[in-house]
Amino acid sequence: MDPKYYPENVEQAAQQHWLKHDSFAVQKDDEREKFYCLAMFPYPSGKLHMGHVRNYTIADVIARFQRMQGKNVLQPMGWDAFGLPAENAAIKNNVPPAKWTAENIDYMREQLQQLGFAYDWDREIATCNPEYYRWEQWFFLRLFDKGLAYKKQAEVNWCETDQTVLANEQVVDGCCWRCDNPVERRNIDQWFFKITEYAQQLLGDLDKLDQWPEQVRTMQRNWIGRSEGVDLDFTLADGSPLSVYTTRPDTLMGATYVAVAPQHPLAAAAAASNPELAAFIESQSRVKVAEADMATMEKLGMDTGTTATHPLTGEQVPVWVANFVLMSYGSGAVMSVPGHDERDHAFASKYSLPIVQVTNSSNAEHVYDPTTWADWYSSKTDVVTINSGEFDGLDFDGAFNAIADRLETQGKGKRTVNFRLRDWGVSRQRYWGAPIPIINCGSCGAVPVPEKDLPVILPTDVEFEGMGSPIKKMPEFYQTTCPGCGGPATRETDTFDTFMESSWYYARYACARNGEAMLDDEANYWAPVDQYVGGIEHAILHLLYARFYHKLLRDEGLLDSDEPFIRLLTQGMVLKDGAKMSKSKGNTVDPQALIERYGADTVRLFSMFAAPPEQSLEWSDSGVEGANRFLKRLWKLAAGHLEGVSATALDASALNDDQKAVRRKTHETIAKVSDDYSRRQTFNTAIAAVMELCNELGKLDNQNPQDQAVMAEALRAVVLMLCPIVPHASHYLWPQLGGDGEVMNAAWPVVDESALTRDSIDIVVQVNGKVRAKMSAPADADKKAMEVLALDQDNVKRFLDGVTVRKVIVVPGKLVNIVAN
RNA sequence: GCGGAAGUGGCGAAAUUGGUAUACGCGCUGGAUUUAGGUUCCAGUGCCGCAAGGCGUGAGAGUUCGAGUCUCUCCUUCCGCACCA
Repeated sequence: MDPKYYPENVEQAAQQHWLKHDSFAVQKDDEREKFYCLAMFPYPSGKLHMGHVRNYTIADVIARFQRMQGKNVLQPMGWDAFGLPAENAAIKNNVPPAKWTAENIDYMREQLQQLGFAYDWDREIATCNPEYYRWEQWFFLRLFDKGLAYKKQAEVNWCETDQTVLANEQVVDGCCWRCDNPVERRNIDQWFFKITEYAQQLLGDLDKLDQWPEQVRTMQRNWIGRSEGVDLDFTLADGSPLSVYTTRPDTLMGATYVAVAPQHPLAAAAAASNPELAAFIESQSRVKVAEADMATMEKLGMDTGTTATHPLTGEQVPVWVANFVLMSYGSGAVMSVPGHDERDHAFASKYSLPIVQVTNSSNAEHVYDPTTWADWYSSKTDVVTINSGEFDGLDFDGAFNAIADRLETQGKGKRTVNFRLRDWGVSRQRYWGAPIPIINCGSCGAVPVPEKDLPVILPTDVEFEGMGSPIKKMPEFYQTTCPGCGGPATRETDTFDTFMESSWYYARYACARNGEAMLDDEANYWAPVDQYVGGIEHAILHLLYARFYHKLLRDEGLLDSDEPFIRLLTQGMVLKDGAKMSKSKGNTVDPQALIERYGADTVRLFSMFAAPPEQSLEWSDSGVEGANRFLKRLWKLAAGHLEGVSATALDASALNDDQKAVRRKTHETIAKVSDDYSRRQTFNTAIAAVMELCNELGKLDNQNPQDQAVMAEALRAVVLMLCPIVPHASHYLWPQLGGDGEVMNAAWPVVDESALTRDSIDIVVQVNGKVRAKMSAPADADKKAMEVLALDQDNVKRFLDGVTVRKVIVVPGKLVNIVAN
């Protein structure tokens, strides 16, 4: 073979071979274990960025590794093709979103092929294709029938100037990103999915996901936010109830006022006769709909002038409007206990509202001072109620139950489990998405499009100007007749949230060409996904919606599993100069240029070597150079070995010490690399271990037949171990080194335990925890023998001079620590 | 603000179960090869110190024979927050 490495030749030959043999197409096979490996599909934004390369390399490495474990591996690819950037590009470049998207897909598909990913392209899907979204529309109608999809008013960011709804990312400092005019909140009719009905399942089933990163499960738990509390009623002057939810009924006796959201009906009622309050509420409508913005703005409030009756004391407490109360959580009103809630305390201090202490610490050092906040004020443990009349002297649970019981007895409250999770709003007032299959009729209301009329196809031949969705101005699209009464009616012109498409695509890949049904038996064969790989930024929304959708599909009888993704790997971001690579920062690296210069294998190798997959990856041009250098060295090593090779079988009993050492290193490396690939998924350390082995091999004499036999075994193991990462180079080297068949179908190397044995091991000797000597001890030395050997080391003796040995700690196989003073 | 994570040489990182801190790679220094540049190969490379030795994993405390790893407090950076995908 040529000792020089020409990646372009090697890679083209391998890719053509795979293409010709349709190497990655898979079918249902009951003889073998299935393995479904999936990376989050890309938004076709134009061309691949390094984040894509990293994502898809990680997944491809896992897929190819599993293939070498003998499994029937499915790895599909497709396009999350609907979304806002296509509309922006349409305005900017005057090109219809459909055309722009299709061109991007074609270019990016070509790039993925150049990277040598083992995809079954026969299953490719693009979500903007009616053959895909028709099933989403169909499923929406099933949910509509079940009452799981419903319509209600919800707030959006509205730009009056552009007469359009803005996404949160399109609102910059409270203003429209295009025209810079202030944005206001507006209530409009929107479709929702009752994800809250599945809140408990979504929470409970997290316990089954033991192969998900713990932090993702924690984030989802917190997002769902289950809490146990009490719904209780204050009473308004007209006798009507003002309902609040609290998780701290134990502090009810300390509630000195009630705060309602600016959007609360009570606030609007009070504002009718109070222009100042009306102005305050109006000013609060300028904050964008994002929770982060609401939480970080200055906490402001205003008295409504009305009061409410406390359910237990009967006292009148003022009702305030507060901008930090969320209309979307609970009832949009909260009881305020400034004595024991930090935010209420700050608010009460600011507006001179009364602060009453109702629990006291058992810690004598804790002194309550209403003028300053201390963390123990909100403690649920080691506190006892005071100033609470008949409820005095109780701990948290005691007070919770006594007060909850009293409220329930009097019909003024009820124990309630509440979730922070809100229903999923699926309507978008945008063009480039799947049309919502509903017809609005003046007399029948919202009527589903009959199944026979699906799909409702999104017109793609449109003029795009940016002022709202083009289909909202297309009578030929929206004018229709009501399927119920036959009268004139209009189609829904809103489209679905793009999370809709990405919530079930993993299942559709399994039966991508089925024109008769959304999912079928093949979907049930492949689902759930065994390994899912994607960015940590999807830890909550996408993954929660997909879990929800999976349960909806299950309950519709389309799938028989509870969860969509068995094992999850959340990959870190690709950074350059410490910041996320992005066009706006101008610090992007184009993978295309790297592929052309170094070849796909070098790019893949660097992506996997530079950092463990879950961590962020710092880009380094010289690091890419280093990865390329390693492949060149490997090439030279293999070529050098082949020059002197003579066909000799390895005779393990005939090896000299050097040969034994190399062979031990080979098998130690196989053991480590196998563990790194499967259990740890730390491909960087797997590569480091292979590099270390190659460094050793470079030092081995290649003179006698047993040298060559040891070397041949090691090089074949190296190529097998690197195959998932650098499949093209491995594809070429494997037959050169005498391997049978194609390396990607070869069996993963097996550790020969007998090669791992050693006669002696290196032991560290410490005196008082500091290393003072290193010694060689027989592998089977017992604790006493190790202690005797350690105490006999010259440098150890030196440090023990004049002191007394108090204790000797022996860790077999590792170290001896002598404690002396 | 709330929720989640991370912080180790000049740089990317390793140390998997509390047991030799810095494997592997980059960079740098010196040398060899080369007409030269590049490539390739060899040696060295945490800091202080002539050495013995001492110091060293964001800061500070604690537990332990022993802490990068466990506990607490603090600082910094990053991710998500429901209409970006």
